[in-house]
Amino acid sequence: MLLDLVMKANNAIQNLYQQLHKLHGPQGWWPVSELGGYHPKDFSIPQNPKQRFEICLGAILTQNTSWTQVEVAIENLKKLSALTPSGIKKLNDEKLKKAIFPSGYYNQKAKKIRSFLEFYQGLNEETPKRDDLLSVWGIGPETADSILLYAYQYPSFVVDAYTTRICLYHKLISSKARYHDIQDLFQKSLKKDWKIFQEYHALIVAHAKEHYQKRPYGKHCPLEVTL
DNA sequence: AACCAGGACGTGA
DNA sequence: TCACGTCATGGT
Repeated sequence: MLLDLVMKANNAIQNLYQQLHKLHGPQGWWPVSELGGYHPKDFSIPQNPKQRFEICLGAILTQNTSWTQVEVAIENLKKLSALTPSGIKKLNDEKLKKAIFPSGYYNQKAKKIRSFLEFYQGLNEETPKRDDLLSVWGIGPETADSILLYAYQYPSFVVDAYTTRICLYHKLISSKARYHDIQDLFQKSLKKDWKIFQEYHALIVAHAKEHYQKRPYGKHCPLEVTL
């Protein structure tokens, strides 16, 4: 029966979380510079508006880019006192692009940061609506969900390329599953708990870095997934 | 020397 | 809606 298969998929998603946590331990996303990066078992982040804004910036800067390069870009911005909305606004395009240069796509990302800035300054610290985030130029579904989940502790599950890759390998989704389909699978399988959503996505990334980066994807993957 | 990285947008079917 | 091409530096 179809309902039976759905239930098994939900169980598989829950079971997968337990396996990942046992394999990799607590992750402590999103890394924040003030805390020296990751902060396992500390769910008090962001602790202030400055950290919240840094997470938003990082979410944009890490688009299709490894985090180590984003760290350099963020450090550059920090040296320019540009980890705040007003700080960035004072930078001209040349300085902004030079600062974020190491994270790649610096022309596009400078534009994305500026467009997000306009949106962010109109917020007044309240949690933005997902659709409003998506209407900002440069903010797609993954970036919107990363901002909601990690900057605002709002339970919106983040689906990235790794998530899709792992789910495909273990046949939890079809090859034509879209962002919303995959997000739905996780959100319907789990308690609507932002802490679990945060850890789960971080665990997926940690695991994927070991077994789902180079082809063939899933080689030596120790996960046991049964439908 | 390809391929990938914690994607998103623009364009023409 | 879908399939591509483009954006870009840096590590493996």
